[in-house]
Amino acid sequence: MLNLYNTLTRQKEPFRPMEPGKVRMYVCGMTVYDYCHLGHARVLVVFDMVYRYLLAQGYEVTYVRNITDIDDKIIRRAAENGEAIDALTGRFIQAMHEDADALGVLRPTHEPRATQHVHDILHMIQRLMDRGYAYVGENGDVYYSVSRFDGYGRLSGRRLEDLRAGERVAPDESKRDPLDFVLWKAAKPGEPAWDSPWGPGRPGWHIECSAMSTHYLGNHFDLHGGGQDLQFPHHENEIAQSEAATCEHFVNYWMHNGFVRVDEEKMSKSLGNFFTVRQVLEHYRPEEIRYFILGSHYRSPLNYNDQALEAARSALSRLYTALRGLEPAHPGDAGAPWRDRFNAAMDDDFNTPEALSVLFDLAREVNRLRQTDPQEAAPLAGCLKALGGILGLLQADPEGFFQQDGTGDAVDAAEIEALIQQRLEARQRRDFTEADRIRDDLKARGILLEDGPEGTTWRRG
RNA sequence: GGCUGGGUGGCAGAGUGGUGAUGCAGCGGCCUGCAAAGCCGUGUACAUGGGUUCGAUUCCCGUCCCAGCCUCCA
Repeated sequence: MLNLYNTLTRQKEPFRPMEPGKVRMYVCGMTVYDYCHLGHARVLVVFDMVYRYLLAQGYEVTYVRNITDIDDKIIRRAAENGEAIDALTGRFIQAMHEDADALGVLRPTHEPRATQHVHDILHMIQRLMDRGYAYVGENGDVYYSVSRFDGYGRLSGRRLEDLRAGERVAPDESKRDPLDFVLWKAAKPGEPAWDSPWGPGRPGWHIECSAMSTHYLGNHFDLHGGGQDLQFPHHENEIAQSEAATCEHFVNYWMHNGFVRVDEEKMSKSLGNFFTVRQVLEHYRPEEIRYFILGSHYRSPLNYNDQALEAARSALSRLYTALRGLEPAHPGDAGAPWRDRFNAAMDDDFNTPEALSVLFDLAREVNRLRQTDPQEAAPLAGCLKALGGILGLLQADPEGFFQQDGTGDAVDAAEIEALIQQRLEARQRRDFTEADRIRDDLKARGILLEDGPEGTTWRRG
């Protein structure tokens, strides 16, 4: 049985979906005005892992991950670029899809965009107005009145008075309470706008997630995820909006993934210490990034540096090495002990590091058996590949993985094969000086030769 | 200032009230023409001071240190 840490209760709880066999989950996606950085990659990969595991457990999952395609930063960036807003967002949505695809992230069931749901947003704001939770400020913006909502602060463990005492709450004349947040932003001249009962404007950020999650998943659903920094205020505000508008409990389980760090510091745009996915992909294979992300527990901080990515590369190489030269067979019962351990680890709040350690134990067993009994090794290799697949790993052809050009500096495969042949001939006439020269030359070019029982194989190292 | 998390062996990173993580690196051995890969073996690790306990890295309290949220942020 799956247990997961629920931010709402600050403890691990057994996961019981509202409808047996079906899970409805919503994850806050990105605001598309720039390329994905590793922080975004972590959200994508972590919740993809959750999605895959739920699917593997036999659940029918409706997975919604939104795209914020209208907000201040987008408007500003478009203006800076002299680019139309939809051109800008279209460009970065495509880039995000490319990055997500590269990282092996499955497409969610629905990927709604805020601009396509303005109708739902207006409808929800109207309900909040009707129920007295919203008001129009002096500047024409529509605000949510935080003090009207009893449970405000529950998710993030704060009390209103503590928040008001915080030194960083900026007073705003048009708000009744500095903690109130905007539902509808009145348009300034030249800004994109939609008509509304409160004048032309655009949605505030928080309301879109309430409106879209409700639209696709109903008023009350199972699982809501996102980065830790969304816990407050974004998710707190979502709860306030949705529960005030629908009079129903909003979400049963809240999950938040930890940050990616650089030099023990949060990776963020404002600090300028971020690495985009495509920057990292210039030096590392996508699967190495995915392994790097899953090598830490999703709630822990994840420190980014080259050594960490190198370590991911080594670890992944070991797993693929175990798969090498074997035709993965249907595991049957042979893999049961490892499958059980794997599932136990995943059931414990998605403990991917522990689950990976099971994969290494399994890889050792495969390596041990392949020498003595390849018949038995094949089903275990099948198990290894299948369990890896639940994490979105190990699905490539092993030789392809070792030989693919992950790090630039292409050496022609045909040339390598020719040199291997030359070396083989040298070895046959016991000219080891020549044989070693060929091997050393290739090594200098990043190609490692390995003599096995079935001949010489090569890989990029 | 308020509120959250966390400090594990050379590094990364799980976990546990009393033998095992796992990966990388190291050391010894097997295999190999030599390597590589693989296999076998190999580590007085749990910030610090108290307390609870037959026994604590694991529970409780204090201290120090780190990160995060309280403003846009994944």
